[in-house]
Amino acid sequence: MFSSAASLRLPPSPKPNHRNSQSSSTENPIGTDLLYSFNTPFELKQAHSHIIKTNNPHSLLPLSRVAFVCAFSPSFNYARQIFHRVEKPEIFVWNSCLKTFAEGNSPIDAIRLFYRLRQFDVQPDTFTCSFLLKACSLLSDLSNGRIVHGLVLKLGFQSDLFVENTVVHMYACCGVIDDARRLFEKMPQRDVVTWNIMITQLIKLGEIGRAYDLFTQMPERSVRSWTAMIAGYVQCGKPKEAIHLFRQMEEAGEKPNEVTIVAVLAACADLGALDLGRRVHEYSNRCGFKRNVRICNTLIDMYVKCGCLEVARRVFDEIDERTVVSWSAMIGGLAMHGQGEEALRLFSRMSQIGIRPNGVTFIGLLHACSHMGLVNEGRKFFASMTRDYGIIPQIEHYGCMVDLLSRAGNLQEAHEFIKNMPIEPNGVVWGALLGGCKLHKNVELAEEAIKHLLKLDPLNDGYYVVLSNVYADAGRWEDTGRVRKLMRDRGVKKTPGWSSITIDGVVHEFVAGDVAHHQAEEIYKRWEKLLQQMKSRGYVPDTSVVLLDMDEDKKEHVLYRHSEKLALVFGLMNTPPRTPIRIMKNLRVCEDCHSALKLISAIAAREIIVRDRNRFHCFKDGSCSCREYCVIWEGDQLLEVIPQVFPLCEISVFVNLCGFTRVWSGGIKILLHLDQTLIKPNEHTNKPERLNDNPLLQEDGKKDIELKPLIEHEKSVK
DNA sequence: TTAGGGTTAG
Repeated sequence: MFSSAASLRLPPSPKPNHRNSQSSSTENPIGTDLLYSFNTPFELKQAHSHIIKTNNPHSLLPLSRVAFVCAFSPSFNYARQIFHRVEKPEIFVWNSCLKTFAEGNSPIDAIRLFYRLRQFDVQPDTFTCSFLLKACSLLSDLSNGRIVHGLVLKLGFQSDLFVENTVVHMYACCGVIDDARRLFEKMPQRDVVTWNIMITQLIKLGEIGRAYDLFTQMPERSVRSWTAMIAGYVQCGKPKEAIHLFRQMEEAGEKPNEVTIVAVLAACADLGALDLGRRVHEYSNRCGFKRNVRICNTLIDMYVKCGCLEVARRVFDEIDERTVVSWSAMIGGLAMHGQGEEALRLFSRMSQIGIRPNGVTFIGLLHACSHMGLVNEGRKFFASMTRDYGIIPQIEHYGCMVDLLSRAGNLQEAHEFIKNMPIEPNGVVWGALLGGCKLHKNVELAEEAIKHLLKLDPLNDGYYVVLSNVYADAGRWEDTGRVRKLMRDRGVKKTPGWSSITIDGVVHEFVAGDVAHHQAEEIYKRWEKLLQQMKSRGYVPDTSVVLLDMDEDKKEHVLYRHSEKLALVFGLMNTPPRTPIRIMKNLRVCEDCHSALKLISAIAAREIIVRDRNRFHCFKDGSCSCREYCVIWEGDQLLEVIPQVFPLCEISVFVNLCGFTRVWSGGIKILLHLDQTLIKPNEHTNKPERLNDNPLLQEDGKKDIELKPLIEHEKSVK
């Protein structure tokens, strides 16, 4: 059952013990390097004979290596002879060897060595048991864990709190939490570590409620107890509870450490709580944690998710030694904010300096390609991750690829891709295809995607809503009604949408048609004024996003009360002019709100940053950073799909030219659809040329509008 | 020489 020393990983050579060594380098002519280099029993004997000949102390031998070489070779007794000559007890040396294995990356060798020791009647002590139990925990090796526990009882070590805690930990890690709990209940004495072990393991099993029950019962709490509980809430998707507990921790006078900071920042990232995130950042700097790379990585994520991409970039730039996590967080953040080109540039830099990407890096890259419509580039990255880096694509990578292909309109290819996946597609994968079908109006494939999605999650309201949208787009109102009936029959409720905005540290949450807010009346009045301005600049409400069966006027009324519009108006009323407005939404921003927010960003001269369920939208000067696809239609025929990677055009042009279409965007390249009208910018003058008559243009008298690239526009503003 | 908490994807 034992493998040979050659086939096992050697523990690292310990550093020379100069304190015990009585000889200086001049007194030790053979040098320690030679002594430390033995890997076989023969080489060990050579080194040992040197020790004897030169009359050097035995302590010069790296004893854990002696133990290792002898333990897995026939020379076990020889090791014992050597150990008898050193001052420390023999078991100490074996324990060092066990520790190296258990704490290193070969816990299985700790178990093997244990059996070898048993064969030779070496008497274990409490340390031996602790190291072995640790190895069993790492391996989730319950049968050996029980054997060691039996030994603990036999040797009477159960009164040793260190050992007993490790036994509890072992049972919990091996998946028998109830055994751990029984032992915990029976323990005559427990300390804060015992409680922390139970709490942490319950959290790992997703039993956050039971963990919190124990937390409330603790006789005393350490910073680790608080941190474990805060991090636990973040891990199980309860960031509000995490923040609440953090405040309680502060009130209790407990000082957060680096790990607490990471957990709280992660909660701020999830909540989009920028104010608190900033305060925690300042606190972290005051504590001297500025160089902690894990904190910096979480800060990048927090600022990205709170819509402050520039601050995130500053944190990234200031890190001394960036890890792959720092690069991945920044690349993913740039992609999420629509800065795909910069994300790819950063990846080049990362590769140039020799940082090896991981699976998460590729998720960011694929997102970047997806939002820029770089289909070939994305395909190359997907192939490269396995070929060049040996990273096996996970379900998330497949989801990104389907999203990339579907968004770009390659729906059949996306479908084939799903059918050929080596792993079972999940809701994200089919959902990506469904999203593409909605964008490109493919009812047939949408129905195929829905068939799978409803099998996976029959109560997910989002799927029904999208299908209903697809039918509505195709004018299939009977089918839309059928979907609504299906939802009713199955008891599927549409998740209520909400949007929130934080002003002076207070979070204001709005639902559609909200009348509960204390400023509701003023908000609606202000909206009416804004609506007039919007309409005068070409805004036409897109009532097709309202799936309810009602007349157009009522649909408009519903549209005007969408939660993100209310949050935005509230923000305009309560923040200084020209300052950015940040909004969070639990669902995707609807197409009408997207158009409206673009327009309002220009009218009110505000930057509006919206974090929705999927990504960020930064509305500025009438455009959005998400750069939707420009879908070109001629009559009913889809001509081309162009991702918006081209210079954006000046806002006044866009508001007037594009405010009437449902598929328009802030960018333009070759053709733009406008109520059956095709417009082509002249190749030389960049002036729009109409390919057929457009009554709206005539009404506006904007026949000679120039399509100025936004970049030039910005220069002229400066 | 022994026990407990941390970052990027969703």
